[in-house]
Amino acid sequence: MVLEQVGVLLELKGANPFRVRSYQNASRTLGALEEDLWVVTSEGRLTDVKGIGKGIAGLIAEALTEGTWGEMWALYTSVPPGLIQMLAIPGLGPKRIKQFHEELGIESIEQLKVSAENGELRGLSRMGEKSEQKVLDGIELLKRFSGRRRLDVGLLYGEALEARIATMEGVERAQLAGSTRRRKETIGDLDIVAAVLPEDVESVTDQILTLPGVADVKGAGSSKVSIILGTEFFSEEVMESGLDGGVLEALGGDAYEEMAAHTTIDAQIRLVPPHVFAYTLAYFTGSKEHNVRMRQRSLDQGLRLNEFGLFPLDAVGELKGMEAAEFSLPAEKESDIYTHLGLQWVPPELREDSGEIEAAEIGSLPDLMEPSMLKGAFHNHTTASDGTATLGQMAEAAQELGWEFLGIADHSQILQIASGLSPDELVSQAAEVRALNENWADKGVDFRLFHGNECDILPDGGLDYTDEERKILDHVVGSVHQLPTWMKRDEDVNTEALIRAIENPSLTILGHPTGRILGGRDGFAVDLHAVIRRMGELNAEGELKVVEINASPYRLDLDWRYCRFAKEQGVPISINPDAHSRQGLKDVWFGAQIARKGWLEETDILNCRSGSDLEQLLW
DNA sequence: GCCGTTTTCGGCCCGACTGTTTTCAGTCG
Repeated sequence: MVLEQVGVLLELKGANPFRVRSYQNASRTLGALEEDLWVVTSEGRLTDVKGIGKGIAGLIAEALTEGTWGEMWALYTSVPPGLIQMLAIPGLGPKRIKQFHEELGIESIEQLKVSAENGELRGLSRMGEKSEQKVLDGIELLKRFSGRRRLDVGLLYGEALEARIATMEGVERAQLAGSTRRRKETIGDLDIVAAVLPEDVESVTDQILTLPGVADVKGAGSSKVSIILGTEFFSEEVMESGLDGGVLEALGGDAYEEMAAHTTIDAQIRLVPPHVFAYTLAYFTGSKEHNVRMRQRSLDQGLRLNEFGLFPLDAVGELKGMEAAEFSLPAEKESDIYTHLGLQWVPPELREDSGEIEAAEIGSLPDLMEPSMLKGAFHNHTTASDGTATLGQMAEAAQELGWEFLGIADHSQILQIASGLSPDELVSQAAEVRALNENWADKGVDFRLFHGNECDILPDGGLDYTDEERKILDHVVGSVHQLPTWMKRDEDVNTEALIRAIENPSLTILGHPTGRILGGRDGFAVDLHAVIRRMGELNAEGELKVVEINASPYRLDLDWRYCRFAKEQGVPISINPDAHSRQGLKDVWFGAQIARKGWLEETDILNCRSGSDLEQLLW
């Protein structure tokens, strides 16, 4: 979003921070806008959107109608792009970068590095040797891990660390907070909140700092410990004793091996007295935006909310922080806080200020689906294409999970690199499926295979195989694989092609809709709102068009931000592991987390339906 | 720049930590 960029540029210019935030808020709000921006603008309803006033509305209108950005263009050209890159350096913010630029003429990370190495930074006001070293460390850090880590990595480290700290001498309880608890698809660092009596803080801090695998200590105060965890954190012993079994299972061995090879992750542990634990947990679970709303709501009720409690303003007066804690309304658990504020408890996944507070106010939060409600999945591979397990082995693994069905979707013929099936192979696979199904039916086993295929969506929106060849299938998962072509093209062209694909009567499920790989590549440009809207229209006409949440932790595509829109448009979701092995089936757990984050309930998920229901639908 | 049922100005969430300072600025979450 361009407005986000404008906010960043203004920040570097040293603009009023509240003005900066206005642009960032506006960017976020419009990003979540489900209506067409052009329609809203042309009908003059832009200023009805909360957070959009005359200024920003005018800017957007100008951009859409005239194609110009007015004075903002000058802003773009006046800030060197290197300055924006410098913002990614941990520990460096807009003020420092502005200072370096104005006083030393530094315009890039490379120049900054040279200046720091030459000791030129320490001469600036409020800069010293340590700050200079911090800049160098920050640059090094940025190079080592560019950005965020996947949710599965965060959970692996986070739950293990949580378990280690929870069992320490002097710790009453400990819980993972932050974006990991909110199940964001990627996470920046780990936040753990621990309830510790004041007299035990020192010993607990020592225990944390001497944990195996603590690669570095970034800071240790009386209430907060910041560390960097290295891979040594996972000795065998820790793996066995520390990690929640469900997650370890869901993660599988491969993920662990990758992590063991090379990952570090920042972690912050907050140590607070037991009676404020719930407040601190809520606070550090975030999101920031959710917290801002919660604080605002508190103020409206004459209360002040922070990580230590919820205080009547007239009772605490000028008291700050822990000193005020004894005046706080009591909260044993998080739900008490929400109750104090007249709200339903909001599940952490929903705390993104995307309508959850309004819903909690009138008691209409969704009844979120659970991973255990899944009765199967539709997009899975076998040795017939690029999987590592046979049809029979995959079916067996699905039965072991307690599933009632398994959908097979090997690659289609055009994807030679993944051993896509020829039309003949498709026919023989169908026979194999039929034989297995008949066998289970004879034995009275409540399990069946659905014979599908992950059919390539060709660049023009056509599907692999002929219409006739596809008729043999129970379901077709349509997926884009020729990424280079789609990445190069305009959004309009891609959108048109995807719509053509979903209009094909044989397509049932749209697979990994954007092709993104988290931490790897962005997806191709596409107007998913338009695609999903069209799917909803087709469903209203009696067809079955379903969009996939690809549950591989490397993808998590459909993005959770589109889930509610799909639901509103009458488009069911299928949570698919895209499994290439028996173990891979368990990835559905991650897809379920994303579905929850997208406000989805049991009835919104196709693969929460029973095997016999789905027979009616697909056979 | 946005916002308003004590409204059109004066607020805008709030505290910890660090490193630089003799009281605070910058960054982070």
